[in-house]
Amino acid sequence: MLTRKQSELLEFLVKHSEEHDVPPSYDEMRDALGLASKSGIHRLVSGLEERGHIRRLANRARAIEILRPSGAAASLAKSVSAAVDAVSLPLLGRIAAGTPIEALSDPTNHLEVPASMLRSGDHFALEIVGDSMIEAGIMDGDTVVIQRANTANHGEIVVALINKQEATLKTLLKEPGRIGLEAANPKYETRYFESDAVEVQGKLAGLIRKY
Amino acid sequence: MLTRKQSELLEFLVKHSEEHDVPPSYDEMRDALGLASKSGIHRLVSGLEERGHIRRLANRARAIEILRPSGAAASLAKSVSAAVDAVSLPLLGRIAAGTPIEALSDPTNHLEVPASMLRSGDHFALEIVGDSMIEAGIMDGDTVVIQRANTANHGEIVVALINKQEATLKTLLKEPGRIGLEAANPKYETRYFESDAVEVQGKLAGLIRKY
DNA sequence: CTTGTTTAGTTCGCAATTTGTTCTTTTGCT
DNA sequence: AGCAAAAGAACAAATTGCGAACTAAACAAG
Repeated sequence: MLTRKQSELLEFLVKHSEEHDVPPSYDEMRDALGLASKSGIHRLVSGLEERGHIRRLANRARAIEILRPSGAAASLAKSVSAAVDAVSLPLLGRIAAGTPIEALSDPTNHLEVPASMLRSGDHFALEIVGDSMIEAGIMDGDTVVIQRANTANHGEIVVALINKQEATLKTLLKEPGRIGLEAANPKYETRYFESDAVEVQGKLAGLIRKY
Repeated sequence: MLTRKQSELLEFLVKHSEEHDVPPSYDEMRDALGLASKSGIHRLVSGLEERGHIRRLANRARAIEILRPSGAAASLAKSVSAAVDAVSLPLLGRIAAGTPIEALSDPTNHLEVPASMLRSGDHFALEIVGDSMIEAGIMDGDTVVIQRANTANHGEIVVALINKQEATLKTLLKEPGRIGLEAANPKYETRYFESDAVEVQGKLAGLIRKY
């Protein structure tokens, strides 16, 4: 799946991420692979990104995230983080219709969720307050697992931030020129906003309820 | 994924949140990083926010929440909460109103559930078919975690075996001389049986849904 | 309730440095 | 020669640092 050079670079990235806090710069990668120019690094990094092994923020310094180590590098990374099949997610707060996320008093609050519930990328958990999504089977007191995301498709249930202050869990309706947020409860009307006013913070990935 | 300075600041934020209750002010961050102006802090904080490591309320004092520690900070936080015990429960089959539990073809089917969802004793998991408990927020396709039990109290949601052949998930109604099984859906009527005819197999302990 | 003060966060301009990107040229190989 | 990989150079952009002025929120006093 990878060329020799790409594999070499990926291995270095994994090693580096274990030894240092920050990803290496192109120059450091160049030195590590014994090259004299970083233009080659640029192509290798692009290749790794294309093949889905890393994720990158364009035009940002040291903004490389390893998604999928492979080969020799994989066994190394596994031993660090894969012993368990459950992940501990931060429980960021409560979310309800009409109010911002209320931070929990205890910042160390965590929730264990089965790894199979997670998708790619970053996740967090929120506790549901209120009945605005009751017809979607999301009840007061439930805990939802959210995949952090900046965008979502029409019809997905998302955590949306309205006018940078009000956060709600709603079904996203993408319409020409505007965005709708639809509750799953006839008591609440669908609200529409200008596209700019609605920021997607994440998509609903799972739900956990304890009786 | 972070630059050196960003990583340095994040590490300080994590350390600070462990030692104090409140997040640091910009001036405290400035001192911690040995800077002379706090405008730099503002940019670093923005960077951390952009990269999804913290969440922030604009124009609020000390309103920084750590979402995702990383690097050295991460290993610190991980060690606190990573002895995550998840338990693998057997997924025995599907359960629906009106039909016996249908054994799944794959007997090795298992589901990872967070240990916090379990009570004492033996547990197993079932997949829900149908809409008979929809008003209790239990939807078609959900997976429920059942605590094995022979008895249950009035009002609890149980897996009940009727006349030794039909298994359903219903709310248990204990009445003098008879037992009622009530669905959470107006479409279905509550059914009553002689006490002997209903065997409790377990109580609802949790619910897991994947989107 | 309004006013003023304090505290904390935000924005702007400037400069030095680091880093990423793009392009052309060179090298090594068949 | 023809091709691919590497080197090199030039450029654009991000990062970092500093200081000053500004805005917003919290608080106390009148």
